[in-house]
Amino acid sequence: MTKNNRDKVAELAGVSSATVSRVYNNPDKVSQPRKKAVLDAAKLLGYSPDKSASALRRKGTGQISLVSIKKKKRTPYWGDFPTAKWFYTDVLNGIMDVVEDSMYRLNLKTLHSLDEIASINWKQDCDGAIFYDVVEQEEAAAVVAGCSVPAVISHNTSVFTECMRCSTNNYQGGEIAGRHLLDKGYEKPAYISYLPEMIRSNKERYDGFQGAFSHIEVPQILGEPGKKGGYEATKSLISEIRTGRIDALGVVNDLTAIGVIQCLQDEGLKPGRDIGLIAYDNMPLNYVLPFNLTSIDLRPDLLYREASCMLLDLMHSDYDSHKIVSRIVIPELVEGDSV
Amino acid sequence: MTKNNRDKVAELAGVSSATVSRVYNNPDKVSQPRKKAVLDAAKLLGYSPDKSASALRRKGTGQISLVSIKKKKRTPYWGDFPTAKWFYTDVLNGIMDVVEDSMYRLNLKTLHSLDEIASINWKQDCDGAIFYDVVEQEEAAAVVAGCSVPAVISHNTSVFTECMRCSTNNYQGGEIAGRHLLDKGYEKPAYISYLPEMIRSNKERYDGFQGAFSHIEVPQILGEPGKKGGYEATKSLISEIRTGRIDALGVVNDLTAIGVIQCLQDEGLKPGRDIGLIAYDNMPLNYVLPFNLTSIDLRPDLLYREASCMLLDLMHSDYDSHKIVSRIVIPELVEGDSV
DNA sequence: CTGTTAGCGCCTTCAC
DNA sequence: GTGAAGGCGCTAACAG
Repeated sequence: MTKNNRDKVAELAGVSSATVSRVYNNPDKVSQPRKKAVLDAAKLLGYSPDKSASALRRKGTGQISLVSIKKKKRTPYWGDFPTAKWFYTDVLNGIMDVVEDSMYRLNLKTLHSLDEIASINWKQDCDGAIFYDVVEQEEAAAVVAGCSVPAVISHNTSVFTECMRCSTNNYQGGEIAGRHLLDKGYEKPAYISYLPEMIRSNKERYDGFQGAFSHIEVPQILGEPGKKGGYEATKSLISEIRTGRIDALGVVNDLTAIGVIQCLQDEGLKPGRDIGLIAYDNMPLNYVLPFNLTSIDLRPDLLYREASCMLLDLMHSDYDSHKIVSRIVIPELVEGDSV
Repeated sequence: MTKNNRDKVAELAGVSSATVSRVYNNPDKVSQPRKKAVLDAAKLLGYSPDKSASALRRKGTGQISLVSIKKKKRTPYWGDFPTAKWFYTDVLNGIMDVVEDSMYRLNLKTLHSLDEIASINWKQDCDGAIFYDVVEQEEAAAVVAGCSVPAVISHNTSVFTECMRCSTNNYQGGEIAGRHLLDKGYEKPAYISYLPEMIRSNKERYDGFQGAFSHIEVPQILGEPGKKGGYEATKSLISEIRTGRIDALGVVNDLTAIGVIQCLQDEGLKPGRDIGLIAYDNMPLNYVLPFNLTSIDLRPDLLYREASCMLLDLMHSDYDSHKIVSRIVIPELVEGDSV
């Protein structure tokens, strides 16, 4: 039997069709035995609720939007490297996992400016939204002010108190990196970063790293964003590395680490042998490098899976009475051979 | 007025609601003046048909699936490099462009084996499907046999005659690469590749490249897939490069080019200065490299935009009477400074 | 907790 | 070429 028919399920389970519906939308309001009966019948008949009909009746769109905001101001973060593309597939997988067996569907949306948030008729497009890669206060504020459907923002959003959010924890990530170096016997690290006052996550990563080395002060070398900064920062440390006054480098992200690696290479120094090296973001660079870079993975899949769950909760509850909720996903160490 | 109400539009246009509906679904069956009246009224009222209701009534799902097949057998193609991730965002953008203003919505689906194609109840999930990154005959055949909704396969599919497909043209891409070298004054190239008998696209790329150099025979150096193969192949050519008997290298893809580049670097040879170098796929490696690699971009966005259009056509027509259609998207040269 | 009932907005015969 | 009318599968009151 292939045909989706709720009434057949109801009949087989010996309940009314409304109860079948409840099992999918308000499972808490159905007694255990009936719920089981319905679920069994549904499985037997290969039934699953029709999302279009559900959306129609509910007077919603049946859609959840994943919203990306294109922003020129991001240049300082990554240079012109399209980092977002690497994450995106993981992000989608995480979201799909949970959206797939909800009554909703995923829909992808790209905004070209923050102003668009206010001018869109959200209710017409979707019943809820996840905002991708929100970093700045300004962005969070625009969402709160302009998005008229339930929304959760992700993923560098731990400090935005005024809205629902799901974040990575850059401090912990930095700490994990530092602790890993310690575990491996490194004791005199330096940290290479940029714009910590402007880019909060960079500051947090350093703070965490420093936190792991609580007994000493970790020097932070600042340069310009990206590989050029990494190269020059490393260059300035070469003599200290050679003399053993620095035995390891923490780097704020993989992209910057590329410059670090190029410099080390130019100097004939090999990560993992001559110096410990740990970076952040776990970009798929290992194939390109002559060794495997140890890095911190912020787990975009888990992050957005969590965000999706939050959103679904939010959409299910009364939206007006939204008490702000925040969830955190802890980053993970990915071991290579550079430490 | 925000509320979508077809009857209001009908009233304003002085027609029945059925006519409004026809304007969106069978525009040919409505007379010009009335059609215009409806469209004007719709614009004025901000009306657009409700996709959920439409899908419900039509007894379809209102969904178009983008299907990715996870395949372990792909290892020879890319090693363990997650190339797919790179393309995916472009692919999605291309598809979204066209799906967005259709009556359908996009839905992402991942299969873990070819067998799944036959066991899925397609009609329950979607009204049409695009199969992502189909390369092997076996895959194409599985789609034809097992997918019960209209489907188009993409993007290395030019030779699969039994189903709807939208392909890149690897031969032309190779030719473009070769011609570019010629234009720049290179005359004695070699080509670095692997498994041309197993991986059709690799063979086609070489054939095209050779085609551009019709007056000479381009030596093809074969090795193992990926950077190791690239490294070793280049190594074997070093003396010929040094003596000027080879003045340029065509490489089957960027990933392999990484090995080539590492070897050249180890030998103190600089692409663009000591030798011409052109690769394929336009992966975002430039940031990682100390120069900009000239490469061929197969334009995944255009490719899948085309595929989407084809699918929509297919879904609109009578599916049984499907005469096979095939479309081709020509790759593009992306100039760096390695040539 | 559970069943009954009234549409949600649209597409599609079927008449005209 | 056009209008009238039924019903797609579901959810949200409401009444028990």
